[in-house]
Amino acid sequence: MTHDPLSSSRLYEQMAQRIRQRIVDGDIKTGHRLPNERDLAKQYGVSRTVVREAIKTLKQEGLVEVRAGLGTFVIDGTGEALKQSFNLMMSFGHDNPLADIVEIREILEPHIAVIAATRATEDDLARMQQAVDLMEEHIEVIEKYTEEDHNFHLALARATQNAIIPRLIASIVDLLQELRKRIAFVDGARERGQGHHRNIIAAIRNNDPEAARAAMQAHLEQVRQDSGLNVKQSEDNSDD
Amino acid sequence: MTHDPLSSSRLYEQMAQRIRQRIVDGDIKTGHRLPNERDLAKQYGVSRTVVREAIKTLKQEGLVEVRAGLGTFVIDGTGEALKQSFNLMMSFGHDNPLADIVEIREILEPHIAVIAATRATEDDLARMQQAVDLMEEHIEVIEKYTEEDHNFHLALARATQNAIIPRLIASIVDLLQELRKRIAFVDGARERGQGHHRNIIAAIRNNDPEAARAAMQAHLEQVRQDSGLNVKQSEDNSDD
DNA sequence: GTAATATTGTGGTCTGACCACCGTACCACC
DNA sequence: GGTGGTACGGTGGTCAGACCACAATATTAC
Repeated sequence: MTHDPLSSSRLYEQMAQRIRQRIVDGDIKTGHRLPNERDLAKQYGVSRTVVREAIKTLKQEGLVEVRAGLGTFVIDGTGEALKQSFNLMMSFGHDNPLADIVEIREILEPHIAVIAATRATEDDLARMQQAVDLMEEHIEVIEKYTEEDHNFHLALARATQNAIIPRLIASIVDLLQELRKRIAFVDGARERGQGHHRNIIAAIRNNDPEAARAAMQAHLEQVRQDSGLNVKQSEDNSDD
Repeated sequence: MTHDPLSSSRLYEQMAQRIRQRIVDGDIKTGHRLPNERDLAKQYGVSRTVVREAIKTLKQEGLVEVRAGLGTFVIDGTGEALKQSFNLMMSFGHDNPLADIVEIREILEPHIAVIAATRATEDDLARMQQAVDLMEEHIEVIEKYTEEDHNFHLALARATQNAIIPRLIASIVDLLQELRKRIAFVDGARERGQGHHRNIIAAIRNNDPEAARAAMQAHLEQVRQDSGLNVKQSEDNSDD
């Protein structure tokens, strides 16, 4: 139904499109530098203004990196751009995004654990283990602890071998940062969390998807309790 | 470890950040118009160039829509932006995002069905039913059929009463459009799909989460088969 | 009343200047 | 020889003010 009608008459969009094409087609490869803005303007017969606005677009898309004094370079930042997109989408205009985000997390993470249990590599396990070890080491240093908590969930997401999931999780966890800090102050929460983390790793190491799912669910359930959120839907709860 | 060195001295980035904040915070609401570029420049004490480049950024993020001759308006295009991000990532010759996206869908949708079964309102059910009815009516008109298929999944997502999920699903399902069209040509696929759609609605109407999950899983399984994708993980397959 | 036409306000583009930053080449000094 | 400072050239960043293109609205002509 919706067509892009013609080329929108905006020069900077056409310009962006043409450069984008050159990048996607591999005409200009990752790491290489674009001609400088003045030259580009001449080449395409437009003003530097147009070139600059086109480049802003590409920058936002994660296709180029602009470095003052050096030039504009082609990069593969599309993944990072995707993550930012997730972030924005989730933080845009709701009154209470927290509950919605938590819910999405509770959908994703148990299943992530399941998948990880069938696909995690030794490296993945090592990354998870390292995060847990560091949490243990700094269990009194809340800032460090929460940082490694983040890393743990990221490593788990990465173990799915799905490139998109880690970015999604990164955004989600990012937005839950305050929540996580709040939880970290609850008495005994960190110790309980560590127990769950270990259970999750163990289940994944044993390639036991169902155990991994259960461990993750238990973990999230505990998070809910410690954070004082209510359970919206009918779900069974287990004790911890 | 990685430090953001100071705030990037680039004015247009600071500018974008400030406006973005105002939008996300709801200071300027969806549909409303931003001050014109000349005024913004005055207000922030910068040149119009800076303002324009900042707006380009926001536009790319899906936060504003720029209409020549009219002004710049706040919109919620973050979902659309996300979709574009996916698209670019795919064009950039990444791994195989399509498979990754399908996998995410297969994580989300069954659980969405579960939640919908506990929270769907009459309106939600009506929307789903209408989509299915229209699919039935236009079962020979592939374009119309796939459009309503999309609407069905959207209505289902909406029934979760979670504001983020529909946007996420919209982005994902949109990307699968070609896939969906390919499937629509498979003999009998549409009829089989309709059967599943009805099962899903029935389960939700009965507030039966497990039946909803099962129906959705069956649906997605069929989609996989009709689309000729391989099942990455250990799953059984049935004949049709 | 309706249709053609001016007005107004907005984003789009242009020009050309100058500023700020970065790497390098060069030079002076140790 | 090496170390540090300094000047230079190239690049993106910002500025100012002008004019163009477009859309809605007000005005005018019929």
